[in-house]
Amino acid sequence: MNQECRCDKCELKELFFQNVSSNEIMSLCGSRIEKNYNKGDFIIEQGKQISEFIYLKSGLVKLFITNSDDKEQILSFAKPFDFVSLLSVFSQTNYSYSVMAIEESTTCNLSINDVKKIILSNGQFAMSILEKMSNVSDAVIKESLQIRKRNLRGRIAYVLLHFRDDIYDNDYFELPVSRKEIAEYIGMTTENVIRALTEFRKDGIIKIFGKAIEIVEYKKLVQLSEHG
Amino acid sequence: MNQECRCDKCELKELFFQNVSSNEIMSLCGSRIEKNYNKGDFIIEQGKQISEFIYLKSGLVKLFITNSDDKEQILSFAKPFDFVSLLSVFSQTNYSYSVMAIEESTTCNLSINDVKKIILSNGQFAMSILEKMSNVSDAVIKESLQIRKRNLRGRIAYVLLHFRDDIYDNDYFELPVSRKEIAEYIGMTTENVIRALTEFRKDGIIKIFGKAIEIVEYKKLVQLSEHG
DNA sequence: ATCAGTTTATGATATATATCAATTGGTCGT
DNA sequence: ACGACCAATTGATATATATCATAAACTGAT
Repeated sequence: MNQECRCDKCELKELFFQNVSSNEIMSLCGSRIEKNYNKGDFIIEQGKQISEFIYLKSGLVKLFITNSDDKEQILSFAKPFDFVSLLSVFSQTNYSYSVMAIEESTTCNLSINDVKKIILSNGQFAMSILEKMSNVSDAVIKESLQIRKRNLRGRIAYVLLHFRDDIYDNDYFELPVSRKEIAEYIGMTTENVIRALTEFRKDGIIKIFGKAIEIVEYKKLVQLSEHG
Repeated sequence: MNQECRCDKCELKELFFQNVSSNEIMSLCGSRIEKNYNKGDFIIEQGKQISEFIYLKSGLVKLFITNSDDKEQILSFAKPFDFVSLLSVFSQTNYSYSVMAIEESTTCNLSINDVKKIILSNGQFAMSILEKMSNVSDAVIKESLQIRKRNLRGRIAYVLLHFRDDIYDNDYFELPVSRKEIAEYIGMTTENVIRALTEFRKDGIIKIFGKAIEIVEYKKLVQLSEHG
């Protein structure tokens, strides 16, 4: 019926639109915009008005806030399935954080007002959004606590395992972020991130080829992540 | 009509039930249970099944998770108006954190299934819950970032200002938590929390009478909170 | 091809924080 | 009143992390 939502790989449709009537889908699909971003492009800029409901179709992004002194704190890395604009989209009028593509990314953007209309008229859809949002914020909060309880080496191990297990599912991967960004994520200095990586390399736990990482001793990394 | 929801001071009713029909209110009020807790009582225990939607009517609580090594990490202190069970209530079947009263507290507990039914049937109610939840998780996330970017003294200043501004609205107040709990909240050791407080006292910024704190130099505290 | 700027890297040192030890005072239960 | 346990405190010391300086490798723009 509606050409515009015939995206083969759109999990958004599969996940949430099961319970939305075709009328409602039609109205959403009419205003739907797909956008492509290159590495380094802003998807969301802190402070800007929230007018869209943004779903990450492909790629990888970082969520971060910029402090008064221009320093950045990275909250989380988000991959497809995640609603990158979900955190404050229903409570604020302006974004309190930025989202930037760290790999080539595609988003599907819906008008926030259209989404709100459907929430108001469709309880099942509202519940799905509520569950998804609850999941996303839960994950961000837990992530932050997990990082906080570790020391430098534990944090680095945790980050490497995060990329290994949750993002690339492979012992060999290209780090999509700089050492500086890892530092901004775990709340330590760039130098110490580098030192910890070097240490892991010297201990034979990982191999480093510039941005590429190979995890050699997975179990040791798990151990480091668990006990400093 | 329904005696049981005639709680004079129930902001829950005022805030959210404006848009709920009296039928729906009736059904909720029928199953509503009010509970009292003393300081130190568990309101929610990590790992237990989620069966209730819990609203804090009065008092003060702490949200925390207990790690495998029995150490606690405090996420946040919540005061009335906050939905203490809100964080994972719609995404998980079991609580991933605990909530404990740190002052005498009263909660109003509704069956989670009743609340879900209303969400399904009432879009405006769903939207209100969504907004509230978005606000709560936003606040917890921002709090965590705020703490993370400060050093010891900055964190202590931040905590004192939090109690001063957000909880007691008074330069003189009784700390509802131990030094150890402050440490668990800001992610530093108890000894260093004490040392920082002592330092502030020696510098004439605060006065300490056991658990009671008097803020003498508010501006210096703000300065410390902003620039280490 | 070159320059400027950034990223990665390493070392020396300063600083912040944790750990360990010891003391005091309070609280709880018996 | 007693002992057992915690909370708060302070000092000495160890450890972890940040800061500062330097340099090589890389990146992008002209």
